[in-house]
Parts: sequence; C-alpha cells; structure tokens
Amino acid sequence: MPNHLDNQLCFLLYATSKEIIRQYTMLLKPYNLTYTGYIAILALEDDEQITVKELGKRLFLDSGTLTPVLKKLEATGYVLRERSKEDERQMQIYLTKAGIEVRQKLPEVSRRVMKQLNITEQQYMQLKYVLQDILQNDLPIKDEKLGK
Amino acid sequence: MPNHLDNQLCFLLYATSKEIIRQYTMLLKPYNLTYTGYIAILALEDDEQITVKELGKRLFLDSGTLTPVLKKLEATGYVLRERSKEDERQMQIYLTKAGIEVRQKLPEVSRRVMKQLNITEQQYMQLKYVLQDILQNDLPIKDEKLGK
DNA sequence: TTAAATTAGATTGCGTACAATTTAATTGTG
DNA sequence: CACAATTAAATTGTACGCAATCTAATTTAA
Repeated sequence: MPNHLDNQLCFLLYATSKEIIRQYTMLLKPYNLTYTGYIAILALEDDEQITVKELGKRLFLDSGTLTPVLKKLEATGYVLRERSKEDERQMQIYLTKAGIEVRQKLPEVSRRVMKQLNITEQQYMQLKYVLQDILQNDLPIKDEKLGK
Repeated sequence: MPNHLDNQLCFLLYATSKEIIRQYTMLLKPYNLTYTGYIAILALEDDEQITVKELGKRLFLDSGTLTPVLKKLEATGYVLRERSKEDERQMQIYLTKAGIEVRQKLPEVSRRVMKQLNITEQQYMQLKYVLQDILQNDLPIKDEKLGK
C-alpha cells in the first residue's frame, strides 16, 4: 500500500470501519438486519422504552437516518413504536419478544467478525481507548457552535 | 456514555470515522469537494494517469461509487477522464492544473481537523499502526472467497 | 392566556456504498 | 479464426447519513 492515504488517520478509520461493517452486513443478512438495525437493537435494553432522540444520541444518528431504520425494524417485528402519551411529539421505541430473542444471538455475529480481524488483546484495548477518547473529547464541538 | 455499544470496536470505528468525516465535509465545502472527492484527489499523484480500478484499490471503493464521484470531479474541473487507447475498457483518470492546485491546499484542511481531535502523538501512532494492520491482514479475505 | 419560540420526529434532497447486472472490449482456447 | 470466458466501467437497486425543511406538540414569556 504505497499511497499517501495510509498516513491519513481519517482515511484509515473510514476504510477499516467500512470493511468491517461489510463483514457484519453479510453475517446479519440471515436475521434480516442491516448494520444500522443491528446497532439500534444493541442499543436498546430488554425492558426499556426510549425516544428516537435518546436512541439517536447513543448511536450518533439523527431522525433522518433512524426513522426509516426503526420503521423497518418494526415491520420485521423486532421493535414497536408508540407515540408517547405524555408528549405526543415523542415516539417511544422498545424491543418485542422477537427483538429480545434476536438480540441474544447477536454476540455470536460480533464474535465471528472479531475473530477474522485477528488482532491482539493489546491492539483491541488500544483502539478501544483511543476511539472512546476521541469520541468523547472531540465531538461535543458539534453542539457547541457558539458556546451553548 | 453508558451503553453496550462502547465496547463494540466496530461501532467505535464507525461512529468516530463518521464524525471526523463530518468535520472534513464542512471544511471541504469551500473547495466544492465531498470527502470522497477529497480522498480521490489525495490518491492521485501529480503527473499520474491511473484507471478507475487502480484508484478503487487505493480507496477501497468500486466503480459504482467512484464513477459518479469522478464525473463530479471532472465537472468541477479537478480531474480529466479519458478512455485508454490501448484498452478501450479502461478509463484513465488524472489531475488537471486546478486539481493539482487544490490538492496543495488540502493538507491545511487535514491539519485543522486533526487539531480538533486533540489526540497525543502516541495515540495517533497507535491508531495508525493498528488500523493499517487490520486493513492489511483482514481484508484480503474479501477476494479470497474459495482460494483465489 | 395566547402568540412566539422551541422541540421531536418525519420528510426531502443529495451524495455516497455496495451487490448485482449490463455493456463493451479484450483475452484465451479449441 | 471463432467463440467462450474474462475484464473494466457503467448502471441499477437498496440502504444509509446528514443537512435542511416541515409539521405538530409543547413550552416560554410578554
């Protein structure tokens, strides 16, 4: 790999995540899940009702992306969407029994992908801590704009 | 950030790269460049003619993604696309003068984004080496299929 | 208390990504 | 040579991702 992009951290993140997501996508197909649907299900606790906004915060996604994903998860039978009675603007999302069941099978998918990555425990930890650090430190800038 | 996804390496890669690309996208707008157009220009050497396929190898992108990106770069005036005379199936891509000029300004964009990330030299190096490792070791699997 | 401001989610528009298919050119083989 | 197989790029179809806008509900403040 003899090109300038290898030195570009962003490109490495971009290319790596794309390729890993491609592997997830293949393994998730039997469950009728895309990667986005997968992380949405992972982000929901078994007996939890949360709003689209709260879910979006966990996933770093907005309603423009989430609404169609959640509608598809609902059509598949993994989640239910209900208008909140207290605040009709909000949509409450929660897992169905089928959603809870499929959720229990997902760690196996993740295990298979990670196995293919073939990285050491140390590399895994390094990546995890650095990325969590970037995500926490850098990204608040989005909402800060002019000192919110 | 109290959810299970923080432990998912893939999700951290996915969320981090998305958010960094969002920052690039904002800074690239004045140059009429998207992130994909940006990495395409970075991948081209000043006096080099390469095919869509070769460019796709460098960028981990296929013609389905690259063709429209390259057409837009051509419309903007940053690259030229010419059918190869030796092999009419191939499209030769190369930078125009305007492309070479804008290319020289791009390191400044990257510098500004990296500054915002606020990571240490050590973290940068760790990330870089681990990601290059994953990209080299894991991804050949795509083409191997049944022992190519 | 009601009109303005804010908020949540949905919608729209644009630009990727990528699998699968198509088209045209080239190569390999009988 | 001729035709099958392969190859490069383009096209098609599906699914994001996100900014911007829209709509309806709620909150704020005059």
